[in-house]
Amino acid sequence: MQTKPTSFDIAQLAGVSQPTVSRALRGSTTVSEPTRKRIEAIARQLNYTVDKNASSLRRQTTNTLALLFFEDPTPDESMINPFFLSMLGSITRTCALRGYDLLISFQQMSSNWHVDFEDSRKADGIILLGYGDYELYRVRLEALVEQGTHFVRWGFSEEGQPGTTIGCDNFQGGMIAGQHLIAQGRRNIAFLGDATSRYPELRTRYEGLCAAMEGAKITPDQALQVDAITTEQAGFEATQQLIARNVPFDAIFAASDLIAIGAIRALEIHGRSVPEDVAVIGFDDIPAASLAHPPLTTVQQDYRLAGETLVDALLCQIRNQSVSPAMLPAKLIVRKSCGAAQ
Amino acid sequence: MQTKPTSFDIAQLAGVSQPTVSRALRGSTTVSEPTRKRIEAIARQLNYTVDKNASSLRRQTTNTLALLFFEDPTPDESMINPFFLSMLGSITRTCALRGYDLLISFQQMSSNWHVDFEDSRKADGIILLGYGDYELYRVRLEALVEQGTHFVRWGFSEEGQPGTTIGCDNFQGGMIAGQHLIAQGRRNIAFLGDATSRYPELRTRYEGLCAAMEGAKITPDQALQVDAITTEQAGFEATQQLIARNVPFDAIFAASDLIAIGAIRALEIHGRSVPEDVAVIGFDDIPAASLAHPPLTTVQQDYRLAGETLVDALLCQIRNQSVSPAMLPAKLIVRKSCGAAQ
DNA sequence: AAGTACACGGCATACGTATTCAGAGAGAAG
DNA sequence: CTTCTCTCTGAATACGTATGCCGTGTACTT
Repeated sequence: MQTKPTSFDIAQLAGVSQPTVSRALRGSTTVSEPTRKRIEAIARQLNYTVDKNASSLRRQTTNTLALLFFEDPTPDESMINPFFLSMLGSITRTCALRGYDLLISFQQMSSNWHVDFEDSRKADGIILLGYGDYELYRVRLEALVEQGTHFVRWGFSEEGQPGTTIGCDNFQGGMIAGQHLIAQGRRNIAFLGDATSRYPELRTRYEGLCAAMEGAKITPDQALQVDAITTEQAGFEATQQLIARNVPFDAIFAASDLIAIGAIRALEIHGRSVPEDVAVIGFDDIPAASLAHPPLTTVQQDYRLAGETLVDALLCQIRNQSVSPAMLPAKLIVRKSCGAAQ
Repeated sequence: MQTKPTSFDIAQLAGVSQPTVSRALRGSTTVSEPTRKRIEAIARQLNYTVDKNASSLRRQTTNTLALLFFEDPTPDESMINPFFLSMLGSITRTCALRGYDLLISFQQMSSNWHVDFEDSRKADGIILLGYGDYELYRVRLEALVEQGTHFVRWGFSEEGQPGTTIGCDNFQGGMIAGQHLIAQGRRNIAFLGDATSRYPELRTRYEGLCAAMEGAKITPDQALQVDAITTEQAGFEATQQLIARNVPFDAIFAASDLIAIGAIRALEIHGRSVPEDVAVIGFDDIPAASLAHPPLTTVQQDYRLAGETLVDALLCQIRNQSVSPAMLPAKLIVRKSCGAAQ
């Protein structure tokens, strides 16, 4: 195992100087064609690769993006939202296509990972991914902006928000879910999901549902909304709470698939059949949705497009191009749990 | 937004030289206590962080590990095996605890990503994660070894294999699954999963099952084994094939949870109830297993321990300590699909 | 024939840190 | 007072690449 070849080695073999090697391999036009060919041949032969640290140090840019997952603190950090995991695939793929490496971390937002990361020149920019208490990390976003860090975030976007946010059109998603349930003849539609401003994504889905109901001259009933964070357990408990309220309902719109799956489990225990007694629609279209029993009708977020959009938006920002927040469309995926003929 | 502070800036403010700053912050004992305190205070005040590229360049080590997912080429690269995704959480967490960053890629094994990565000094070592055609990448592993690259692999391990492999005790896992089914009074146990040498993990699970059967004086029947790769669709098709063979069976041991879930779907369509007519056991314990209908009994691989073991083994290797391959225990998780009283 | 333009490639240097070597100063030992 | 030891710190330098600046030689113009 000999030592790693450097651009000087190549230079010597090619009979040129080191800078010429650098220029040739980086595609500068000021190197003649034959010289370039020769250098490239030798480089290939020696299995030469550019030293990333030296290159980054010299150019003050890393060709690397960082991905930060964060969620509300959970005892078991392995329970990552499946939707984000799906997105991860799309993000890594897009990064690879764009020639960027991807650093990843699952830190809590409470650490100062996000601050350190661009500071220490590990990455040129950061992608933030996660649900969670919005107010809790708003201040951190502001810190990032002030610091001049490049970052994009997935989630709820609103006017005057720090940084660039890409998100799904939660309002539209909630609306099409509501409209679909109403079209099935359901009138008493419950909503499971936090409707406070701490989880703006979820609240916006609720608002979409309400808009659909009002469009059908149905008045949303406060008694049919139960707070829940986006886990299966929360969905289970919220449903029990809902049943205990003794207000009749014939449909549930869950703010996430995990909540929906928990809800179905609770309904089953209480002897209510899905979709006959209660139609259920979820949100996200996680892999488990199609495996649920019955298969879950849900509002799909296009994680593939989402990942691509996030990466490209971040790259734009890094190049100091202007980026506008984007809102991705949501799409209804009809399966069995809503009772519709497919 | 001023320019990023360097160790020279700290030095000047502290009235010392740059090397002293470096020594103080890296914890060298040759810096007096008051000087160190002073330097640390100033560094904190300026939000100084060590430039990773400069540091890596100088030290010829990156403090970064790379994680490479690979699988048989699938049209949709988003369908990552859920088990590996679970492990990802554990790996990132362990890396963080050990003070390492994690680079990630989902490349096909056919690219030369694995070769480039340590060459270009992006990472000190590589973790390889994935099922797939074993022979296909065996040559690549050998290339890595020859190159002197540090890497560990998750999967099947055998004598004389290139590199260090950490894996689950697939034989034992298959055996406890078989023993459990036999204890439920099942005699005609089918196996869904590739039993060829292309997928040694799966084959070993089959061998464990056979051992359990033979221990109970049952002769494994070739007609009850159907090849399947580890996807839901493959499980579905394999089950249809199995049924078409018209050989009676009262249990299925699926080589993975995804296969098992596909199998249950097929059984349902053919009017066979689970677990009454057919008991089903999977392997992995992916998150969807407990959400399946009925909840899936499965052989759990401890992804948490697995991630930790992988990272630590790799770090040992990087420090030129000897590493021995490890075999992690498998554990039966009893749910409803096997028909056992819980 | 002299002058201009341009293509090519070398020299020097900077990026920020870590380490080797040597030196300064203080105290101890003789 | 000299010599030695020990502790702490500074000067110099290397890590490998990329780039500004400039020199050389050729082609082309007039």
